Amino acid sequence: MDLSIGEVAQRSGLSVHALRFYEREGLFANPVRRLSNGRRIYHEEDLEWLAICTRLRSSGMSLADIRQYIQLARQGPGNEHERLDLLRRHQDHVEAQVRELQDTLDVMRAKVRIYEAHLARGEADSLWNPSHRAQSDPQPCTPSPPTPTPTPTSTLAPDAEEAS
Amino acid sequence: MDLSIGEVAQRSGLSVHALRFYEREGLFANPVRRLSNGRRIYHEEDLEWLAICTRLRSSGMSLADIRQYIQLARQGPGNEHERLDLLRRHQDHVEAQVRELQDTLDVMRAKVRIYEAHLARGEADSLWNPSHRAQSDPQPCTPSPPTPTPTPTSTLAPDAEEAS
DNA sequence: TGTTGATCTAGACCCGACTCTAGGACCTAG
DNA sequence: CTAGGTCCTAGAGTCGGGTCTAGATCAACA
Repeated sequence: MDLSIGEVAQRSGLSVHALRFYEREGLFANPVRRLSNGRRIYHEEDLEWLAICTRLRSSGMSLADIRQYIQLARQGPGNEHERLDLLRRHQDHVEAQVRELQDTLDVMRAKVRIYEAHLARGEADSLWNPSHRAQSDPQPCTPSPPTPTPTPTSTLAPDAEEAS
Repeated sequence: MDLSIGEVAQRSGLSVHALRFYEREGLFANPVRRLSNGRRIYHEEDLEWLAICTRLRSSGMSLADIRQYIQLARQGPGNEHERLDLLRRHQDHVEAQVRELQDTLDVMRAKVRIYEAHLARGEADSLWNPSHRAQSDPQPCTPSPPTPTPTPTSTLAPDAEEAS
């Protein structure tokens, strides 16, 4: 039932270095015990906590905030309000992140569609394949059109979304 | 129509330092021009590109990848496939991120619910308010129950989701 | 005519989160 | 008995992404 640091590293996906580092940083739920020879011993519960921990990390919680949470938890009952606040703050944070990512995805999908449409036509199309970089040399992107005609998008930046 | 670095900083939300840094790193769509006295001048299109740029950053694209993208774009037409690939790779990346964040949110919402239920009852409840840290001193979390009865969750870690 | 205030350059510094190194201990197998 | 593998500590190094400093230039204002 006892796990060595190597086993924990394997099963958690963290490096042994990172595990020692996390311990130094006070990120373990319960203080890591040692064998008489000084070697660390871990248990299943540590793995479970590490799993949450890495979830929190990968959702952008800083080690400092994780430490704070775990310190509250270590103090035992009585501070559940604080823990809840911490969790909720991070939850809001993650929700905001998701919303922003969704927005970004919308933008990127639009851009990808433009490129795709362009390439689909482009191979047989005079407009874009002229192997030498053509007309608008110094600004391959951007709205301000070199020719003031409503050109069919320049497929880079904050550009026209209207063409097909 | 010309913008100073200070104005751009204000309007983009980036610091003047960051703007100069971005320029050094080759992240501008078109090379930043200078006034005769050496001061940088920017234009609306730079702001628009910076807006995309910060979107890409905040969705986790590295400055290196942004540089690569903008370098392709600067080369003019002919490499749309590469740009599209870059975009699509990042898109996949962001979609994966969103999925992971959603999972994390599920976990966190569950946890928050547990805390809430706990606190709602807790104030009048014998189980949790005993101001001194009670029974399970060194492990305030985790499943392995101090008492082997199916206790009503310990509100921290990868713990029972079943209680109400 | 100073004194702000914005800008410039080069380069040092910082922070978070690891990652790695050196030097040593210990265990087990051959 | 020694070679290999895992572990230990303290502390240095790395990397990304900025941030800040010093010292200089310039423009505008009172």
